[in-house]
Amino acid sequence: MTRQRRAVLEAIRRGPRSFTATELYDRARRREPTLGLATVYRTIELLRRSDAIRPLAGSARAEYVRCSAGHHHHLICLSCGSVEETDLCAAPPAAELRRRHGFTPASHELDVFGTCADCRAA
Amino acid sequence: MTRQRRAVLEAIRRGPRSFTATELYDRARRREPTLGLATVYRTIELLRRSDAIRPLAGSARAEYVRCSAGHHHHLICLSCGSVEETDLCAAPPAAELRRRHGFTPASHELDVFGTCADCRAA
DNA sequence: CCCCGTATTGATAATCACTATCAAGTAGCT
DNA sequence: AGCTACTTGATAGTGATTATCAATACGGGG
Repeated sequence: MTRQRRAVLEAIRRGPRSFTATELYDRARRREPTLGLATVYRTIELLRRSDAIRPLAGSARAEYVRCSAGHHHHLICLSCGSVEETDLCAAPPAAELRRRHGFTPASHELDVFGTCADCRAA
Repeated sequence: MTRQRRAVLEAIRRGPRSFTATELYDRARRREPTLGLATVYRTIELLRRSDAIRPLAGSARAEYVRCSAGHHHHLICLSCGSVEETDLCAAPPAAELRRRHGFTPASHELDVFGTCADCRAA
């Protein structure tokens, strides 16, 4: 655990739930001005492997989402881009996938797009 | 509808369900040798907007999937990378999302990862 | 069938995001 | 403090995508 990694982790923890590598670099550099971009990418890779962050599907640019532990899905606001977690989960039952497609599911990813509470209020 | 676009559409129709921009370029150029790479990207963008293709989540981001009309989801084989469509659909009910998160769903995307019939047989 | 305004094209350069490289620095154990 | 292995930062390199712009093709009206 180095100074640099701490700075990146801190930037993720304090910032918005979703972010790009470059945003992270800019933010973490405020506390750790000598931080290199390569280190940010290396740290992102480490976190991705440990499921602490997840690449955000559907977005055009390479974006990541800070994730809490455990199975969950994402609610993505089409209006403001915010990402919220939900533990509500739905997936086709394994038996049905097997029967209809001969497919054996191992995991799934579900993203729901819509309007968040804040944007609806506004 | 130009010669070039026809060539790209044909390349998508005849090829495997999932493809990258460069693969498409190579394939379409066999019928239309003067085709430019920029045109391929432009055509991809048009098709994406009309929901004829969809960027493939989970992959390293440069891949697209040919999609048939209508609501469906994707079964992605972790072993061979093939993509199959299914009309089996599951998503958290709108009422529950509203109640628990104040979130109004508009659409969703579900990808199931696992092992396809062929790979299981082998 | 030809003309013409408009949309499309291809080549090239420019811009990104990301990865590889490598010498120098640091963490963490002893 | 000393040692070793891992980490870092700067830079260059790679590959994908986008911007630019003059030349070209499309297709409706005459």
